[in-house]
Amino acid sequence: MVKVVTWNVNSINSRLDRVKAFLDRESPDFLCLQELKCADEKYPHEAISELGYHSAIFGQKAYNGVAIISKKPVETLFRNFDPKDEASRMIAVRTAYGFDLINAYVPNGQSVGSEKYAYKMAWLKQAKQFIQSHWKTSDKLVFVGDFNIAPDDRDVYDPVAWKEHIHCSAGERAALTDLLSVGLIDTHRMHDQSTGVFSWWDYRELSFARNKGLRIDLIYATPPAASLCRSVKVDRDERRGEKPSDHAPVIATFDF
DNA sequence: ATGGCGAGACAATCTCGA
Repeated sequence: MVKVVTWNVNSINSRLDRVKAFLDRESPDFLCLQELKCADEKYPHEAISELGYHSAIFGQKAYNGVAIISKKPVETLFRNFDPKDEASRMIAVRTAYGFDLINAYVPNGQSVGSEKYAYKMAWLKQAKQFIQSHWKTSDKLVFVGDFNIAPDDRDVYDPVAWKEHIHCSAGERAALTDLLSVGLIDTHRMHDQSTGVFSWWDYRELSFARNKGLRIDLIYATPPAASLCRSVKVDRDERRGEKPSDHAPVIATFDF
């Protein structure tokens, strides 16, 4: 059983105690982090390696930054879909289990029609083209991350209020659908068709207590990998207590 | 409609996130 986790930690150094406790508790084979919010030299390599984990990182001062923490060493394949992208948003590795793993922090987009929205849309198009040129649908590929898009209205606590808002707009959903047409399956929806399963809740307005959230942290897989996916769950407990991230980890298991 | 909370940069308030 191989356990793959995606978690937007909202600063690795601010969340280090929680990350260490999570590694101890869940013992994941792969912990994919987004929003490290630190340059490579500020990444807490020692604290992670003391727990027996390797880190493949792509940091950036203050913003963005992604890492893949793993029990077994990985071979880093790529950093970013677009080499001209100044933001550190993607790292891809070859695992020791015969599958490749992409970890991405998709741009937020700010608001529909903004410059950042155009960047988000272009980024998603670039992601599709890059994946298409480097993998086949018949390859074992797992693509996780903070997608900053709620795939459909079941993934939104109030779809009417969020209609055509950022993360839920038809344009973003179409761009996501186009990206997934390379042959990627939402592993959560293989196991659960319900509404009200979320992975992010705003820090404000007691959103978590009221379950006012979005499901934007997603685990996709190509058919040969998806067919080996046995479970997907949100670790809601990680959103509780002192100094949580505003995202909870999403944990998938595979029979690789 | 607005702002609310949290983090980083930097040194009192900014920007940014979702």
